[in-house]
Amino acid sequence: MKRISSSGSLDALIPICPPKEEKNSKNKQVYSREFQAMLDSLEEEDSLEEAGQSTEKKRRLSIDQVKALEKNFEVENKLEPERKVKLAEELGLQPRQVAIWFQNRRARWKTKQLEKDYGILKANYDALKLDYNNLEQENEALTAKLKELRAKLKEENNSESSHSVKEDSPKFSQQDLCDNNHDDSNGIVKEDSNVNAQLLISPSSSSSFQFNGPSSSSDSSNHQTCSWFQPFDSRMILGNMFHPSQFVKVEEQCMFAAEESCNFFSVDQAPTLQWYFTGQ
DNA sequence: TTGTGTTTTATTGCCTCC
DNA sequence: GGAGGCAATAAAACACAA
Repeated sequence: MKRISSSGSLDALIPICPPKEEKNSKNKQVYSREFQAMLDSLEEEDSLEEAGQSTEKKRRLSIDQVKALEKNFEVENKLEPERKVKLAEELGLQPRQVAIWFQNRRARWKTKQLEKDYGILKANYDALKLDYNNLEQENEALTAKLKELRAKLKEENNSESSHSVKEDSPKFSQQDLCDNNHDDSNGIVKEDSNVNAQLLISPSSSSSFQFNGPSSSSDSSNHQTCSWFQPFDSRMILGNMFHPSQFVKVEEQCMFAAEESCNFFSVDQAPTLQWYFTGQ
C-alpha cells in the first residue's frame, strides 16, 4: 500500500483486491454470469463477515455511481478533499475510490485529447502538404516557362541586335550597347531594340510578368489561359505591336535573381512545419 | 465454453508543492 | 515530510467471436 490515507481515514489500508484464489471463481460457475456474480458476492460477504473483515471485492461501480462521477468530472476534473468526501458519502464509496476514479478518468481524458489533437495536427499537416505540392508544381511550371522565355529573348537578341546596333541606333556609343546587351548577374537578358517598353519580372507579384509599355500592350486577347502567369510572346512585342523605330528597354526589377525566385521552394526540401508549431 | 481483446478499478513508485 | 498528481502496470470484469 502506498499511502496510509489521503483523507485521514484508514480506507487505504483496506485491501480492496480479493485474495489470489478469487481468480479461479470462474471455474465454479454454474449459473448465468450475473447470477453467479451475485452469489459470489453474497458468499464472500458472508465469509468476510464471519472472518470479521471489512474487505471489499474489486467490482465495477454501478451505472448511477458512474453517472454521478461523470457529472462531477464535467464540472471540475480535479477533486478537492471536501468534495471527495462528500461525493464518497453520497455514492456510498470510499473516498479513495473516488480519488482513484478521478485519476483514471483524467488519464482517459488525456488519452482522448491526445488522439483528438493528433487528428487535428494530421489534418493540418495533410492540408499543408497538399499546398506545398501544388506550389512545387507551380514552381516547376514557372521555371520551365521562364527558361523558354529567356531562350527566346536570347535568340532574338542574337539575330536582331547586330542590325539595330549597326543601322538603327547610331546615337548610342559602343559602350552603351554593351551595357544594354549583357547578361547581368540578376539573370535576365536585357534587350536593346527599337521599342519603348519595359518588361518587369517580379517574383513578389504572384509569379506574373508585368509589362510596362504602350497602352496597346494591355490587349487582353494576348493573355494565355494560365491564371498565375501572364506571359506574352516577345516576338509579338518586338515584331508586331510597336513601331520598329521605337526603343525597347527590357528591364528587370527583381529583389533577387529570377533564378533564385524560381527555386524559392526547393524541391528537395520537405516542409518542416516548424513555423506552424512555433506560431501556436 | 473458452480464448482473447478491451475496459475499468486499483496499486506502485516517483515527482512536485507547500 | 505529508499530500496529492501522474505514468506505468496489474488484475478483475466484461464483451465477443469461434
